[in-house]
Amino acid sequence: MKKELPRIADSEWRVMQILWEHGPLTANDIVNALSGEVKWKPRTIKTLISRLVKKGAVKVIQGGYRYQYSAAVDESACIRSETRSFVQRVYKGTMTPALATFLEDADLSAQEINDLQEILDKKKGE
Amino acid sequence: MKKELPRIADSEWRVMQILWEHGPLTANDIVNALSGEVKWKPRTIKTLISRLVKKGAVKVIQGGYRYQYSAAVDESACIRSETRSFVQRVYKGTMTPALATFLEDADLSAQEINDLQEILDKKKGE
DNA sequence: GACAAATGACTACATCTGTAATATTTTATC
DNA sequence: GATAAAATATTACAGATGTAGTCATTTGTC
Repeated sequence: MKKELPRIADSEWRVMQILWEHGPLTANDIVNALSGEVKWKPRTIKTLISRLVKKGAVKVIQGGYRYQYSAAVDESACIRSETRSFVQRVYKGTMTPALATFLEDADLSAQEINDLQEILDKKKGE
Repeated sequence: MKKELPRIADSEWRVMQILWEHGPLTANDIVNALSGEVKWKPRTIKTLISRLVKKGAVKVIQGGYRYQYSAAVDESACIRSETRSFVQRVYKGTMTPALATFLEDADLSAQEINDLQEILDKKKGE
């Protein structure tokens, strides 16, 4: 029973990432976590949270004191879905040229290159 | 003198891709090229073209007969820019996890895997 | 308990997008 | 040249997004 992933807008990603990384948080925690990273007014962040709640991407926990918010959708699932639609749009769905471009552009350490090669080796085995 | 790239919306990408692939085209050529791929009414496609012209992503060529349209921005530049902002947003700017996800998700032929490995090998040499 | 401060709810508003319809201007045809 | 057909331009309109402000309510403080 996979649930439909709500569409997460660009700015909203910042909020989701905070929530995915640090469990449930109050609105203020989120504002604090984001301050320094972004230039939004606290109000703006509150609005983003509300919209995410309305979309079902974030759920509200009625803790005694103040609301706590936590992600209601799975991070990996969102990342994969977003990645798929990105590749679809920009690379017409053909992964390989996309990957080639990425790989060529990326500034990778030897270690990272090895990790990636390992992934490829594993795929070859399949 | 690198020009600012206009933001190209999702639907607009389809039009740009047609123009990048097949040189200058009339509005009708674009509509024909897209029919089958998308379900948009010709009007809709015309609108997308107009918006792209207004944004400066497409330029109009006054050929004697009818307008011809051609891309006014560089394809690779757009792809790179879009990729950068995507990786920034979804992967917080860190390429390697992005690549790992791509590689794991991608359905690659043995040949493609080899090609990618070659790219990695070459990078390792740098 | 009264009042200020913090929190959350509701409202705002311009721009962008998706998705076209209608109106006007060219061009082709008779 | 009048008219139809085709192309282009103008207008529409709802929902999403970026970016908040204001109003109402809850809570902490004295």
